[in-house]
Amino acid sequence: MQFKILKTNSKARVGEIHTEHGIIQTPAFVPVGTRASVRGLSAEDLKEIGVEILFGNTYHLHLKPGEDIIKELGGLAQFMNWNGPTITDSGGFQVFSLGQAKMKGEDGEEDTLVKITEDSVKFRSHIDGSLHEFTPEISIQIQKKLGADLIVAFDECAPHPSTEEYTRGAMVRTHNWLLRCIEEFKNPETTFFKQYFYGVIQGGVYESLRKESAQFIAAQDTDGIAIGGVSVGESKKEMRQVLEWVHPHLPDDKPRHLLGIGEVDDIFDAVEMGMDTFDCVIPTRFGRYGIVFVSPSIGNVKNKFRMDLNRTVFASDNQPLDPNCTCLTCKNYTRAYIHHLFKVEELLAYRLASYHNVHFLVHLTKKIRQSLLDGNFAEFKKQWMS
RNA sequence: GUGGGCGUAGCUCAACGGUAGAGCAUCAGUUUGUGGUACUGACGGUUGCGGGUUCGAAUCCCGUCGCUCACC
Repeated sequence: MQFKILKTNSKARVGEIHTEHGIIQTPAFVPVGTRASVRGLSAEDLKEIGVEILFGNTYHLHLKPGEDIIKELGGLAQFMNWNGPTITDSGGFQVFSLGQAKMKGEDGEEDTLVKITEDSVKFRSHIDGSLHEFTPEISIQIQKKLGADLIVAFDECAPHPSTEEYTRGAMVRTHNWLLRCIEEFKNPETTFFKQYFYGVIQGGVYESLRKESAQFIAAQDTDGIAIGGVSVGESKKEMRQVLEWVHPHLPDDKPRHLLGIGEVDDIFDAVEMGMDTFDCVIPTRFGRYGIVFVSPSIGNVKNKFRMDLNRTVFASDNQPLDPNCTCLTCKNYTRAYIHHLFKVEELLAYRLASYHNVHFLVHLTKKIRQSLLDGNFAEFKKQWMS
């Protein structure tokens, strides 16, 4: 893989990831489009915003529309008229996510949707309850057909909290599965697109496990490295701790993806701790809930840079969502109008708020990147985080 | 005009003799590799008004005001 580091600042890096569909300037925020759609936004919107890479999900796309259709139609990027770089998750997180969910089985007893063994994961579709099985090989085969530029190893994300014993088991499975993923990734018979492969570090909140996992993953022949098992309910302090434990073992020349992050403070810290890309559902999920991100001086650490548009105080507020923002929503619409749209549950509410939120995090990350290039990251961070 | 029904939290209603509850709304939180949200708190009523019966009335009785329906 072509990964170029243009500049470093302590642990932080500015770089470029070159893919078949284009170049990603890192650090980069990766909006999540689980089902080949960043909810509420079109590919044209995303281009206009300045998004450089999208995140899709193997589990969801496998269920609908199915990887064969997407392969026939030219792969994920072409299918959704995005035509830019994409990354797919392995389905590993859904194993975690569905593992928390309950469904009534044939015997009427409540059961989890997931059964994990050393060889595979069996699970029921959340859509129709049908049985499915993922092995590391199947996950990679599906991802090869989906055709994202970057694909991710099938891992097990242990819930939080989990005992050290269980977390170790999940980590060992993740390691064993990685070797199988690599074999399948290299299999020319199942290769259709030019892709790059990321291994996933697990180990929960345990220092020795994180170290062991980081060393194991770093030693394998992968193009990039992802850090998983974060943003699953652990504290922010623990999440940062994990990055510190893992960092010394990461090879400098591979891009690093932090899975499931983040919020504003998380993005600053993730970049500072040497992460290159990070995906998160927050801008679109919050966009649907009526929570929009705001920059200083309205936004601050205390309010988490969030503004809840559902509040009545905005009913006649004639200002844009964020006075400092240059996005389409902020240039054209008022808080009062979007507040109203949320109150009457108009679809446009979700769209306008999601547009702003994606723009906000993408451009925050771009500004962080520029501050690293300009050598004033510390001052920029202080402007936001003080 | 005659007869009936109804007036309980901002709204829609519950409790029908033992000193009032819910949903929605409001306010404050939560949501990090997406099951189009949900969840957790808080605030909020001298039960239209006046009188009576009763140990005790939102509840029964009388009057009054307001709304509503039917009939003439």
